Amino acid sequence: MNRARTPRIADVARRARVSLATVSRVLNGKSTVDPRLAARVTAAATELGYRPNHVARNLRARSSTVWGIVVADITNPFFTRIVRAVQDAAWKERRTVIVCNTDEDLDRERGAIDVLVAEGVGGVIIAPASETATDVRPLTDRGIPVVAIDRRLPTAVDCVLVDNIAGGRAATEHLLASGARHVACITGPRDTTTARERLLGFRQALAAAGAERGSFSHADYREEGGRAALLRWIRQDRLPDGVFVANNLMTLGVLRAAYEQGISVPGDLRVVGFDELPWGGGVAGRVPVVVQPTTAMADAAVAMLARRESGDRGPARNVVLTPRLHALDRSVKLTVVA
Amino acid sequence: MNRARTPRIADVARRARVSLATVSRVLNGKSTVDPRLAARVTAAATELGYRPNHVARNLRARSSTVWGIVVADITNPFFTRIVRAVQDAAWKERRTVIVCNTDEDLDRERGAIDVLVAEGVGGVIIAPASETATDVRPLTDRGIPVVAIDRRLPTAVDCVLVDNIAGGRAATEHLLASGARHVACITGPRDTTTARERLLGFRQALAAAGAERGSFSHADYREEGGRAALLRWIRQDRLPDGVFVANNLMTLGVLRAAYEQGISVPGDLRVVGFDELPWGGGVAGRVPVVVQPTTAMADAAVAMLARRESGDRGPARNVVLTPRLHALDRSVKLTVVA
DNA sequence: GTGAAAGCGCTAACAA
DNA sequence: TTGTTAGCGCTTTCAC
Repeated sequence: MNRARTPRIADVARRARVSLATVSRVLNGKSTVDPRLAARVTAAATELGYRPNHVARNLRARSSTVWGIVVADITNPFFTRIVRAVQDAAWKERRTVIVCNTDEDLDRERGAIDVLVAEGVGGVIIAPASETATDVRPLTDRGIPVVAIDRRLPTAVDCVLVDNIAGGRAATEHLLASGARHVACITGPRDTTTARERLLGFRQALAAAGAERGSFSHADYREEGGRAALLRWIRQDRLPDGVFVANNLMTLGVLRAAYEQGISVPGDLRVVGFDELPWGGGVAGRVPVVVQPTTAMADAAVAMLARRESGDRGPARNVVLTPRLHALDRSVKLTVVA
Repeated sequence: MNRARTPRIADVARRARVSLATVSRVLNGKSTVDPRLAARVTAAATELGYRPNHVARNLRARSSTVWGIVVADITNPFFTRIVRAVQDAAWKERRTVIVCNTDEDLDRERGAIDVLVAEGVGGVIIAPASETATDVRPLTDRGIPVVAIDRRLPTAVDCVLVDNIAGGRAATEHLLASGARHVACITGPRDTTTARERLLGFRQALAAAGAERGSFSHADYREEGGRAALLRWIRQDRLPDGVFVANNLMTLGVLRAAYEQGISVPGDLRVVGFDELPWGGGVAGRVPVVVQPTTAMADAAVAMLARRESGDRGPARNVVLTPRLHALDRSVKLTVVA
C-alpha cells in the first residue's frame, strides 16, 4: 500500500517552515500559537491534503476517538435502533463506533471485548449477554470506561436501564382496560432480570385491579418460544382473551400462532407486546406495544461514557428510563385466506 | 487510564528470557522459533495476561485487521442484514468492522470515509450514497481496497451487485401468473440504477407475456412514496389489480394505503415487493417479495476485500448475484376493523 | 511561543 | 534460529 505518498506532519511542518511540534499544536488547538504561524500551518495542511493518522495519535496519546458497542444481535430491531442512536450521538461527539455482535454467546462476547481492548477503544457500550457471566474487567482493568445498556452487570459500572416493571404494568393495564378478562403473560427466561421484572409488572397490575391471578409462561425471547407458549394454552383449552408478550420476537410468534389457529387479533385475543415491532407505524402496527426509549437510552449511555472519558471517577450510576405504551387509534384484523 | 500496568511485549520477553523479536515472532507465528523458546513465550504471555496492542501493531506494520463498512441507514433491514452478514464473515477472518451510517448524505459519507482513512482501516465495504458523486479516492489513493455493494461507483473498484432486471422480471411474472391483468410498477428515483433496472425488468416481463404496457410511477424509495403512488392511482380511478413495488419501505407504504382504503390484499390488489420485509417469515410475510441474497453478497464482498488485501492488483471485478422470488404457500388477508 | 528530542508498543531489517 | 536496532506518525515534556 502506497502510504508513503500520504503527507505526514513532517511534510506540513517543512512546507510551513515550522517545527513538528507547532504543527501538532495548531492541528489540535491545544496550546496557543502565533496566529501567523498557525495560518501558515493550516494553509500548508490543506495544500498538501494532510489527513491525521489516528493510529499514531492513539499510540502516543493513549486515547482513542473510537468507541465499541457490543450487542447480542444487530438484526434485532431493538438493538439496531440502539446501535443507530449510539452512532448518531457518537458522531456528534466526533467519534466512531466499532460494532460487535455476540449472538448472545459468551465466547464471542469475550472475543469482542478482547478485540476492543486490543484496538484501544476509548470506551465501550455493552448490552451484556449475561448479567452474571459477562466479564468486562479486561476493559475496566485498563481504565476503559464501560456503560451497560438494557441489562445490568455484576461489576460496578454505569448502567442505562428501562423500568421493566412499569412497562409490564402499563401493558397489562392496557389489556384490562380494553376489556380482557382472562389475561396471561409470556415472559422471557427465568434467569434474565428483564423477564422477571416484566412479569412482576404484569402481576402488580392484576393485583391492583383486583383481577384473578393470570397464567404465565417462561419462554426464550425468540419467535418460536412465543408461538409455542400460545399453542400450548390452546391445546390445554386455556386460551386467554388477552396476553402480554414480553419482547418483540415472541410477540411475532404469538401473532403467527394466532393466525395459524384462526384466532382473530384483537377480536378473540388482545395482544400487547414489549419492544417495538419493526417499522412500528406500518403494517405491523396493529399491536400495541410498550416501546423502549432507545434514543434516550443511547444518549444517556453516550453522555455517561463521555463523562467518564473526561475523567469522572465517581461511583457507578444507574439511569432508569420509563418505557411508554404505544397504543393505536385503529387496529387491523388479520385472517387466513388461502 | 492506568495502562502502565498492562503487560507489553517487553514484559513477556523478560519473563521468558528471550528478546522482543522472538516474542513477536511467536505471537505472530510468522517465522520459525525453537519450540522450547516458543513454549516459554506462550507460557509467559498467558501468565502475564498479555494482550496485543493492535494500535502499535498497525502503526508499525501499516496494516489493520479493522475493516470499515459504510451504509446509508443501518435501520433499513436490507442494510442491517448486509452489516450483520459482513460482520459474521469478517469475524471468521478474525477482523473487526467499524460501521458508519451516512443517512444517504454525501457530507456524512465523506466524513465517514475520512475517519476510516484516519483510523487506517485495512479495507472498506461501501453501499454508496450516490453512483456518481460518492468519492472513494481518499481510500483508493492510499491503497486501501474498496468494495462497492448494492450500487456501482464511478471509480473502478470491485462491485457486488444484484441482477435487478431479473428481479423485476421475476416479480412481474409472478403477478401475471397469479392472475393479475392490469399490473403496475412503483419504482425508485429516476437517477438510481436499481430503480431503472427493476422497472426495466417489469417491462421486459410484460413484453414477454404480450401483456399491455403497465403503468408505472417513480417514487423515493420511502414508505410515504409508495403510499402516495398507490393513492394517486386510486384517485385517478386507475387502480391496478397487481403492483410490483421496487423496495421494502415503499411496499409497506403500498400496503398501508391499501388498508386505509379498504382494498384487500391480495384479493383486490396483488402486491409483490422487492427486498425482504423485516422478519420475513413472520406476520409481515403475506406479501411475496424478491429477496436479495444478503449473505452471499456479504460473503462475496468480504472475499474480494480479503483477496485485495493479500495483494491482488488485478482489474476491478463485478460480482452479480441473482435475487430470488420468495412466494408464499399461504397468504393472509388484512382488513380494517376499528 | 517555539523547537528538539524522547518515546507510545510493536514489527522487520539486518547482524550475529 | 535468535537478538539488536531502527523506526511507524504522532504528542508532549523540557529547554530555550
